[in-house]
Amino acid sequence: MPELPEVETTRRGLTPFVVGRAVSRVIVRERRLRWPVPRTLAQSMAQTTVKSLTRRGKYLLWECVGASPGRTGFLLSHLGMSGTLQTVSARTPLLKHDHLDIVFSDANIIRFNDPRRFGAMLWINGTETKHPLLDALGPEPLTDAFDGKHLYSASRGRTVSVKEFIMNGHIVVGVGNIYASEALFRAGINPQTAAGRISHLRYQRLADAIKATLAAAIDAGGSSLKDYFRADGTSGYFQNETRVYDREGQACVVCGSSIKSLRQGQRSTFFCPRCQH
DNA sequence: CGAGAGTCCTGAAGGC
DNA sequence: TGCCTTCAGGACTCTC
Repeated sequence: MPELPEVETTRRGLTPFVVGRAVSRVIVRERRLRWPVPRTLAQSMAQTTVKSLTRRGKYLLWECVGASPGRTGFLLSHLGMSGTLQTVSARTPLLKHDHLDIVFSDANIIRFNDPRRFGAMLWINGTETKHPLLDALGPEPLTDAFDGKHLYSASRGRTVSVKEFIMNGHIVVGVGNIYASEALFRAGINPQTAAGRISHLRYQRLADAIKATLAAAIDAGGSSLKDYFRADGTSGYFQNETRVYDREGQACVVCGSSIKSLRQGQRSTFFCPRCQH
């Protein structure tokens, strides 16, 4: 489920239940995630108050402040491929793959479920969000730091395909498999083109397309926010939004040509061979 | 350094 | 019905 829009939707949905609230305890049922959940995490986060919930790429940063300075730190969470964070109550039955609960003093519980266990729950001690996983990340796509000039200068000499290039979190964060295909369609760029052979002008179009695609998806996620905390949670709003993703053989919405698919870096790509060069 | 493949894991879907 | 293979919205890590 999670690409950047879904992570941002999760952040917005969780914020009223989390920010300014006191954590009474953390229950870890399964440590074997993408990396082992630190044994100290539960103790570090318990008896703190969440001061802010921010996003960096697809990571969520939970700023936790304790009564004494030594207890300050950040929960660093990632949803991986199949993770969800939802509010539940103490009466909510445990489901398979419910790996971790954050129990608040107001009795709300944030529950992490992740069948594939590619997600992460880590802890950063101290008052700064310094972590190896965050160090080399590229700019946020929805900020002014990300533009066509950035893509152009970062891509010179690179032979990797432009689709794999924009999915590289060291180039720009948060562009996942669905929105990579969607943004390239919007920009009219063939996903197989070598990153280093694309002009500055076309990268300006691509940067704009990435921003527009992600912003539209966040808006759509926002509109489904009211559904977010339902028990079944995951209704995919983006199926209605995609123009090429998972539409192999269907007619292109612009020119009517048949949408094609191919494999790039063991991931599926979808594109219109007539609109994208 | 970059490119490409391998890796973690469960579950759903499709072929036979 | 069951068994097998393939694929899934991520991204780090290793090898060359």
